[in-house]
Amino acid sequence: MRQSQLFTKARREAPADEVSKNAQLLVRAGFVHKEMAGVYSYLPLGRRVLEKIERVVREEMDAVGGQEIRMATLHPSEPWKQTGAWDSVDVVFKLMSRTEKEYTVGQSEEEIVTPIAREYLTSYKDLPVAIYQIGQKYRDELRAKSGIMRGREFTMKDMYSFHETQEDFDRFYAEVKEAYLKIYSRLGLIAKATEASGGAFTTKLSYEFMVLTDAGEDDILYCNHCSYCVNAEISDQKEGNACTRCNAGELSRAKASEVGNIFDLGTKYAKDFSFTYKDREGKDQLPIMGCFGIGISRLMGVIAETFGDEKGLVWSLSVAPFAVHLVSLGKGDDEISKVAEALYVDLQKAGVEVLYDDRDLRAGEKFAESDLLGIPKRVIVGREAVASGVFEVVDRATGKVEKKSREALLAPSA
RNA sequence: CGGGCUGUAGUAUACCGGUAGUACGCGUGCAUGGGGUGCACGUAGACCGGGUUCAAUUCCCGGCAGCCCGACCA
Repeated sequence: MRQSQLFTKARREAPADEVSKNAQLLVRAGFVHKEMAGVYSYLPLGRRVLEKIERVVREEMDAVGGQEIRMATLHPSEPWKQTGAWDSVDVVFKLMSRTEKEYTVGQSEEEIVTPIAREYLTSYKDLPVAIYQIGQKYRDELRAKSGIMRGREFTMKDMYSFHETQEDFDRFYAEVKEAYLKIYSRLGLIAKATEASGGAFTTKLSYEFMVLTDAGEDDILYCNHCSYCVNAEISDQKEGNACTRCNAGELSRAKASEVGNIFDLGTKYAKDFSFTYKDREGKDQLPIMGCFGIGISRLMGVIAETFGDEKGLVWSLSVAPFAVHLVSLGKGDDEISKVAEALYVDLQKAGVEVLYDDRDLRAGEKFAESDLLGIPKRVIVGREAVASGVFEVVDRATGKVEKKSREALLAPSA
């Protein structure tokens, strides 16, 4: 992508109506556009980041056998009334049509997925099954805050699984828990599987996946020795207490952001929708259902919060909108632009995702903006490079400078 | 939802009861060319409704919007 053609451009100043680091940086850098409180549009660069995160999530969900679908986001009110959520869940948006028919927009999809599953899962032979989607969710939050981390519209991956037995559910639950931890680690984040309350729909314990960040809304207690971690709101323990699991560590308290959760829904929704399948004896049975969520757009916010520095955003390769920022310097210098253009073409041929700053701007401005965008590697084409054939490569995260030949840059591993 | 604060060019802001100034951006030109360069010219603005007043962007009321604290948080 040529930066001269890029739809957005960075701004010098942070928006006055954003306080959170993620929103300030993302808006300044032109990754997102604020539509209203808690609702953002994702511009080319931001959309690319979202897609990178989705890709990682998709791969890991496919790896545990999940099948991707796409459910409706405009929902009839009936199933929501059937489960009671229409009245009991206060973040449900309620819409009315011209003919006074009531609708909602999805804030979770049990009400939609369960009737679909009922249609196809009629025998024990059909189980277990896990289906998921990545899509928009809508919640009528009283107060949106923290930029893209807590919005009224956001992108979420939600997977639903159906099982014959509790044992089978537990097996799958454990697999997904591992898949989740793998996802966060691939995104460069350290997440803790945290014991939490099951929320509105189950009395069982659930797991929340928490990333430590000051921008988070949750307080957690975690052991400095083992992996024990618990949401402070359900714990009667305190900071400084000895860890009751490993008896070796001590509990610390920290702010964290919930970037995923998994719930054992039991048979609640199967009952609500009279969803049964035939077991081996031909008897009707209620399947056990699980729900597994990951906040895709929130993850993007958490990543921006966690890695962004005073100069701007910092993306790791797995989520960066582009792998390389190719920056040419020197206006009207035919030699430089010839070399830069050729390198741009070759990098693309080599399969490298490259943003090429071909604009006629001064070096300082280009560098400042490059820092703001946070693309992992910056390759500079200036007089030196043209003369020596060696390119300066700057690592955005560390600031380290390497010198690389054209061949090294085009090598698959680079 | 309770409490507080704020609405001025595209962005960030200043001043003011007599309809607005700066910086950035954007456009044109000249100079410049490895960390947001310099100069000149140009472009562009008071959230909406009502009230007070000779006169309101300014004061008052209401609405709407945004932000913060709390509450809430599938």
